[in-house]
Amino acid sequence: MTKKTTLCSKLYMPLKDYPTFNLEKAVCNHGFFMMAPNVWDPSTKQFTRPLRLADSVNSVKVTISQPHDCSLLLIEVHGMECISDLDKEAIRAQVARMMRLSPKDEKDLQEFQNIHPKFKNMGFGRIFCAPSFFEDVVKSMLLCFCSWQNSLTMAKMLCDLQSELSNGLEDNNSCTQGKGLKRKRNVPEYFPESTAKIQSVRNFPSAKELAGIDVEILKDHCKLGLRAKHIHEFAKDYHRGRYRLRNFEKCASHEELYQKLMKIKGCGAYVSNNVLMCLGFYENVPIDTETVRHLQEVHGRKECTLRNAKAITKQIYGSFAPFQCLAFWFELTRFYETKFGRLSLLPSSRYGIVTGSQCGRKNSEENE
DNA sequence: TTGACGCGCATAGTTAGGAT
DNA sequence: ATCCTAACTATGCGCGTCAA
Repeated sequence: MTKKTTLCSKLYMPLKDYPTFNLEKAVCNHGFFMMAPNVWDPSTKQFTRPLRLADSVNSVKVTISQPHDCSLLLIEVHGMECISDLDKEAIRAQVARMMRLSPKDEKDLQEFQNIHPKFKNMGFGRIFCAPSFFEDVVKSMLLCFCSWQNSLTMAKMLCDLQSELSNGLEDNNSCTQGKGLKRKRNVPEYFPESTAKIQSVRNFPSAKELAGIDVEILKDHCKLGLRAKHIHEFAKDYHRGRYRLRNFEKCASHEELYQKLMKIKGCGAYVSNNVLMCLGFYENVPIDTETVRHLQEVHGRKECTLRNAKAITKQIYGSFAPFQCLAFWFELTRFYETKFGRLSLLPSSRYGIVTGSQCGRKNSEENE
């Protein structure tokens, strides 16, 4: 039994093509790293979360660390004694996506850091994102209509739901509450020898998993409110293959991509621009009340509102083109860190407080 | 005085439809 | 084609009421 819990395989990712890569900086620069199922350990500087295997059905928990010589990333895959080459490839691809380890990302990083020495000195330029396009879109949708704390809670509940789905909801009366959960348990069809030993882990749900359940369950179980309908529709379309990333990447420009994203229900300007940032297109700054607050507070643009924020961001960040978004995010991250300390050292219990609006509220109270 | 409760308002981003 | 605005809906907060 003890042998089962200590099962662990090790993978390595060479970093010779990414000489300035720093795991702590690559992860702790965007609120998404605080969202379940991501776990950052400030004491060990290790990042842990489940990733999908090549079958896209089963998940394994992995812990990523960067040994002191910095020349590679160590990926520890828990609960697996041996891993097929396809699974290794799938895991590495997801890690590369999250950490921005691609020739295109590296080229962007260097161009961005050449704009101003401060970006290079701070090691800033890689925006952490999800291991899949689907998770990026859904998490961006979770940012709407609610507080940051609520977004964190919804992500956590989606992961709880995924855990129950992977354990077979049809057997779980506590969560069905008579609502007729009909989802069939996924039966692994690939690599039976490698998946046989996989223990259930609590991952972010896949499009297939969300498409297979009733929207009301999604709404009630995860407290998604009106987002449930949009996320469910997106999951169904995604599962049908409507949003294959290859199709998106064929777009000639970020503007074309933006128009495609805007056609997704529940995906407005803010969500679309946030997703574009995750996809490595940095020209449009996502504008929400937090952006407005930042422009008012940090840039002294008191006249800034949601209506004129787009024009103001063009004035302020235009000179950073095509990396306006990175420049904005750099400022925002620094603002948070002056308020709350280094994000990479923040205990997870305090993640919910990381918003500028709460700073503003606190400051205004202090000023009164 | 305190706590529970309910109501109304403000807030948030997206959507849809009308105006320019 | 673009801009503007009301409606939508979940959530949080403030306030008033009532009972203990």
